[in-house]
Amino acid sequence: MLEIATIRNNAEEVKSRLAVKNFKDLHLVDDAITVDGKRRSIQLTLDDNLNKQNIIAKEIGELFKQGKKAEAESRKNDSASLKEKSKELEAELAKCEEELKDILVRIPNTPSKLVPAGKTPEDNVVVKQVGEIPTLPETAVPHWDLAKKYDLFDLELGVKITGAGFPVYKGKGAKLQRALVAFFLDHAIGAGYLEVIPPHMVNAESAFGTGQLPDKEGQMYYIGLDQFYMIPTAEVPVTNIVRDEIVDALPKKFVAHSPCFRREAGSYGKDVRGLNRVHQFEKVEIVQIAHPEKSYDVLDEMVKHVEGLLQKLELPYRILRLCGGDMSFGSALTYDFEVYSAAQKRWLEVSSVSNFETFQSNRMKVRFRDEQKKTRLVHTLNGSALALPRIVASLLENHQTNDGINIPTALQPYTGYVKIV
RNA sequence: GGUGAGGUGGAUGAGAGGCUGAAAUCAGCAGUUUGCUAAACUGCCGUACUGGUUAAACGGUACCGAGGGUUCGAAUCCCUCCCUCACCGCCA
Repeated sequence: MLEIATIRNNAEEVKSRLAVKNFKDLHLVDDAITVDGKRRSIQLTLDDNLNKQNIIAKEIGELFKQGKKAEAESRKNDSASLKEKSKELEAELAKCEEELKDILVRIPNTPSKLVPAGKTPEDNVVVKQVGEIPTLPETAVPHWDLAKKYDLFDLELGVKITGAGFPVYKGKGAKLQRALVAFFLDHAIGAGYLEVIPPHMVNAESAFGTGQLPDKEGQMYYIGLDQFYMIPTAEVPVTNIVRDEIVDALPKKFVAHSPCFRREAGSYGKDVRGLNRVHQFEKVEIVQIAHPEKSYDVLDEMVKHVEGLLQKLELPYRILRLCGGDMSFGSALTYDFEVYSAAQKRWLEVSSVSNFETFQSNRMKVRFRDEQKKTRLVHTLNGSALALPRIVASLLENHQTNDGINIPTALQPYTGYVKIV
């Protein structure tokens, strides 16, 4: 949610930036300013009214103390009409505030100046590409076939237990999950992140705070009986750690491993084969709460962190700077990481690292005190480091040989085996 | 699930219709003193909206878990809800 002051002071700038995101309802910017103006004028009269009431109340108190009962009684009448008016104004004000919030909530975050214009994933900019695209043996197969051959995970079994998109990992496949999680966590902890294990369900306030609500409820599983949402990413509970706080030391760095639950309504075809897109998966997420002037350095640091992981896993990867049209609603700048899946011969997204600037902190009221002791909104950032399924897919595919699948050296201490045979 | 107690500023904790945006203490910040550290002393020290100003100063309003109500006036009285704690029951 953009700050109303920002909109008020830089309306044209905001609009031209939103255009980069291909945002069509630019009139919402003007609407916000109009409603905000109305809101302020109502508040002004209301405050003035209440002030008069307060003065009268004090006077009556004085009169009673002096024993001037009759005078006090007559003074009471003066308050009645003011009080009625205040009630009306309060109702109007509440309506205005609600209206304003409804508008603000529909305006996406303004993209940073680095964001390229564009509409589709084709318009994303490849910032860099690292690693050799492997040439696989003739007999090479996609990961879902490898899973069958080596009994690593079972999608049909998941269908029986739950439904499509809920894999059951087995044996070395299960151990591989655990190994990757531990590997990712250890690296993040080594980089100064505080490990947390958050709840895997959140309430509506938390889902609103990071921007999942009000618009994206269709993407989350919902527990109606208790009004909880299954987390689509640890970003949601972890970022909400600081909700409604004035934080002292910046940056704050959190890392969390969690399962992620996504309904993925509308997905189909080759995109959902094997582990390419599933409803439940494991992910390690890094989150930083940063000083506004340092958040882009923090973003770079997080990008470097993710790169380091991919290099250690010996996977060819590329980094994309997302264009305006492909970015999420709340992000100001996003880098996507893709690894090459050699048997499928395609790039798979394994991480998305974003700076939300004040978009989330404004919703969550996360502030810090600046040098002048003024409270200011922090910047929030998060990124996957990393999401498991597609890492597993490319790991299996890229490192397959005729007599098994090799495990990267860095991962071997965690898997306890060097090869899947 | 049942019963009881309670939710006040960063923390502890007072207040029980007007003198309370809120005592006191601790923590924090600034300064004075002091061989160093420590201690002592002085001052400051909630948030949001808003008026005002180049910026401040200064001013208004709201907020004592949330939402309603009573009253000229509510942290304080009444109602509803939420949450926390304790004990019992159930249970990993």
